[in-house]
Amino acid sequence: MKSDLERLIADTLASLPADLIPQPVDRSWISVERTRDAQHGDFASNIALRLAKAAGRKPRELAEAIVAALLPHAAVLRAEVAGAGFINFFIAADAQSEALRQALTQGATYGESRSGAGQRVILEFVSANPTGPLHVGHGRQAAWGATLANLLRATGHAVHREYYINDAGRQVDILTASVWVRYLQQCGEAIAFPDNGYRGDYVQDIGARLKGAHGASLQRPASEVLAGLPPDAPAGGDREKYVDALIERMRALLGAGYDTVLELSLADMLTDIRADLAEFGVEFEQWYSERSLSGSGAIERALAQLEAQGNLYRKDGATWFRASAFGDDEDRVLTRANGQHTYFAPDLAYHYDKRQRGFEKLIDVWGADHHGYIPRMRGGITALGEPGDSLEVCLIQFVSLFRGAEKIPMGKRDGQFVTLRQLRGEVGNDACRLFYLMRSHDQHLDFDLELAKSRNNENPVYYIQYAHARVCSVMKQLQSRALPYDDATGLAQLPRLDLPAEQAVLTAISRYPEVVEQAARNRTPHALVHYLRDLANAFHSWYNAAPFIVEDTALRNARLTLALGVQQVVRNGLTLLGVSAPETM
RNA sequence: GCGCCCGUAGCUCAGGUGGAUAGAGCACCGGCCUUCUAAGCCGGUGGUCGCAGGUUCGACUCCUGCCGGGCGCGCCA
Repeated sequence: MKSDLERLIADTLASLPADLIPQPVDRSWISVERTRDAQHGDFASNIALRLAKAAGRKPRELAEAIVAALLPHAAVLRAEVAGAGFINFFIAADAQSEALRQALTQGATYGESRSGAGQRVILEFVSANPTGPLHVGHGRQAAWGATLANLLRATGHAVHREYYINDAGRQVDILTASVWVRYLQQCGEAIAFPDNGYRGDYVQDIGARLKGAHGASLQRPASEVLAGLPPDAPAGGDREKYVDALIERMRALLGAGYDTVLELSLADMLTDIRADLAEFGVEFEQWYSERSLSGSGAIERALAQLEAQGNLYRKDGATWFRASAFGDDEDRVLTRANGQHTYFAPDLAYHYDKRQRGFEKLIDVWGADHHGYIPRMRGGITALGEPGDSLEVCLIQFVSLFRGAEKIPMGKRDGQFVTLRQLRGEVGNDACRLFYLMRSHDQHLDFDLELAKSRNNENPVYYIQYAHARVCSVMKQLQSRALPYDDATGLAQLPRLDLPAEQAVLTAISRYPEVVEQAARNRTPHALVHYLRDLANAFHSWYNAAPFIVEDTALRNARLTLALGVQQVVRNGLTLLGVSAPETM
């Protein structure tokens, strides 16, 4: 409807004399938006205000001329000038109910569009290190990324969801050493846990599984393990140096056994993460291993290309990328003096690989603390000959947990963080996903566990679900009274829906495709949550204002048709959010 | 010090590429169940949109400078 009206205005403007309107009018100047107030009609355009200066006339005068010359359109009941020079459009009732017709005939696909058709998007999200269970911050990224993927699909994009597994590098070695120390402790060895190790209980669990699978075959005397190691932090030493030395010692003592510990630890963590996300309704087309990049030579190829272009240089024994020549604040190390790659090297090769796989748009969902990493990655992609704007990074702000007014401390150092699994277990998947998605991604999120758990009217989750359940309940009631519902009659009788509350519901239903479109385009899943609340509100108001199951067969069918339309749209919207639409509550 | 994000009602937050009297939930006050689920509805109280300038016919929205909060500035990831 919006684009119909914009076209109508464009055609009308073109028909006006050039001495009134400077021709041609830039199409992007013409925009139609929903009105806030029903008194202002259904849609409004500010075109007269925008053209006033160029035309050298008063906005209202221009608006009058445009309205007078307005070409006829079946959906437009009337247009009038208001305020400073707005043109308000009143839509014919028949056109208003067209959206409801579509909602019912299209069913689960109502709201979908083709605006992103042909665009191949790879959406990388979560990609948490497999060195510990997912925490509540990852949960927000998971819910947000999954919903953005749904929105992009709904608007025609070809979306590939991917999780990048950081299964190479030092963090994995530290996990391996942590597991081994726990295992040795469980074997009875007197060995202190490294200060820089992963302290969570899950490490104990993996150590126990290691013991179960390999018995004492990986056990070494504490004296051999510790002999000659530098002091750890508690003894006045350096925790980084100590853990690195411990890893080296472990390699020396275990040989191939090192990889046994590493593989088991990694597999355990990934199994846990995959299951956690799957239970949360978050799926990926592909889990992409960082290690596979070195195996395939992709990192070396990317480095060679940068080298050939003169964008690499050596300094202090390390290999640097001239990031400062591509918009970053300073140059960045790709290969350390010890010969090992930094995190950046494989990650850049990975993003280059995404382009090589044919994706036009690379959307990354990152925690807000990684914002400083963006210029580096974009610079690297640009240097490799790919368009810098093919990379789009969505930063997700942090989550704070509250129990009522009390903030829950999240100490990362001692592994005392709340896991996503704990959160889901306490508040449930539905509340969890909706609460995660209620706020804008660039807004810090205060997540109140008490509120999310509450089964009363304070909890916004139920408000939306209740609208769906209410319609189901009405249909059941109809059945129990042995009354038929006839959709053909209902659709034919839609003009009977003339109550203000009914018009409000019709309008809300017709807005849905626009909301999906906009939420996808602006990367604002939270807009869909707010819309669904509005739709539920319009429905609940109507429900209280008029009975649906009435004697008048024509009116009854018309009302039930509208109610079923609400049910369909609520279900479609909740599905995009990954929230269930229960039939009873 | 530099960079990114945020600052809107008592609390938590919405406010299309600038547009009409700044909205919602919760909290608070007052109404509505012999009728389809009251997890609901209706009405009311509540605002210098952090502060100060600037651009504009018009600024919560754009620009500059401050103030306050969060995050980041590794040969960590």
